[in-house]
Amino acid sequence: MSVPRSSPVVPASDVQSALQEVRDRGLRMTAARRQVIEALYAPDRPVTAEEIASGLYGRFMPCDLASVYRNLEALEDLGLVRHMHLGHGPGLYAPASLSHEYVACERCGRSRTVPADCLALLRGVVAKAVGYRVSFAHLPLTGLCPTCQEKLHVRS
Amino acid sequence: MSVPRSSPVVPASDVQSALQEVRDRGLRMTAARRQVIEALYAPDRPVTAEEIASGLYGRFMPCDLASVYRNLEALEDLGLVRHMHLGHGPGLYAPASLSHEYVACERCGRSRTVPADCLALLRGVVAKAVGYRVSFAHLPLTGLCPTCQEKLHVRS
DNA sequence: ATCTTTGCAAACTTTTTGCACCAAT
DNA sequence: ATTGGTGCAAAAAGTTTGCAAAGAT
Repeated sequence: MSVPRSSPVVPASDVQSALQEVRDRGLRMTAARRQVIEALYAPDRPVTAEEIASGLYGRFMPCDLASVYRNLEALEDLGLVRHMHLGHGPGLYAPASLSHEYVACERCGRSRTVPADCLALLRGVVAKAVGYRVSFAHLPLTGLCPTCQEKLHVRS
Repeated sequence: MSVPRSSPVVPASDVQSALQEVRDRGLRMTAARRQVIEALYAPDRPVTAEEIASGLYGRFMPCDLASVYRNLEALEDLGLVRHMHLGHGPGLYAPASLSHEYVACERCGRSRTVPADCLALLRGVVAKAVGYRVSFAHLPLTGLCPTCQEKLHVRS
C-alpha cells in the first residue's frame, strides 16, 4: 500500500501498469516521465503536450515541453500512447489502452466515444465501397454534435 | 474565342465560373488571385498552399505564400474553396465545387474519392449510433488502401 | 483617386533537434 | 561508471499579420 500519489481521480491500475510496462521495457523511470504518464491517465479526455508540460492545471509537477514530446514519442513507440489531430491546434494525446475511438464536434469541440460495433459497421461500409481499411484513431470522425445541430437548425 | 490561358488540362467551365464568381462578389481580379484559382482547379487532387505559391511545378506564375493564404481564406469565405488536414504536414486545399469527399491512405498518401451513397450510409450509421452529424470534408477518412493492406499483410 | 491587394519581413504556434549537464540504473 | 534523460536554447515547419508600395476599379 502507501500510494500518496498526485491524482486521486485516476484509475490506479492503468497508471500503475503503464509505469510498470515502461520499466519492464528498459526505460528509466524519471520524474518527467512519471508526470507525463500520470497526466495522460488522469483526465477522461485527450490532452495536449502543452497541458502535460504545464502540470495539467496544478495537478502535477510541470516539466519541460521538449521532454514531454520526447516522452510521448517514446510511449507511442511502446504502444502505450496514441495521438490524434483535430485540424488546427495542437495534437491530442491519450492512453492507447483506451480501446475506443472518438467523434469530435467541429463547432464546440466536445467529443464522445464511438461504440465498437458502430466502428465495425463503418469499416464494413467503407471496405465494401472503396476497399480502404479505415481507422478513426489518428484523424477521428468529426461533425456536429446534437446540441450544435439544434443551434444551427440542421434538419434531420 | 481567345482564351490563351495557362493550363490546357483544366475543365474550363469550373475555373471560368470561379473567376466570374469572384468578380461578381466584388473582389478584384489580380494576377495572384487568378493564379491561386487556376492552380486549385488544375490538378485532380488537393494541393498545398506552398504548391500553389510555387506555381504548381512550373504550370503557373509563382506568387507570394502570404498572398496565397489570404486568397485561400477569401475564397473559402466565398464558399468556393475548402481545406482539409491529414494530420502532420500542411493543409490541403481543393475547390469546394467538387462535391465528393476523400479517403486518404495513412501509409502511401494516395487518396481517392468516396461515392456519395457511401457517405450517406456512413452518416446514417453514425447518426443512429451517437447522434452526431458527421462530415468527411475537413478531416477526411483515413486508413490503408488495398495495396498497402497487402504490403502489410492485413488480413481480410 | 480610391481602396484592395500584394510582397516582404517579422511574428506566432506547434514540434523537433543539438548539446552540456544530471541522474537512474 | 555508464548512458539515457533532462532542461534550455535554437531551429524547423506551417500559418498569420503589419506595413508601405503597387495596381484594379
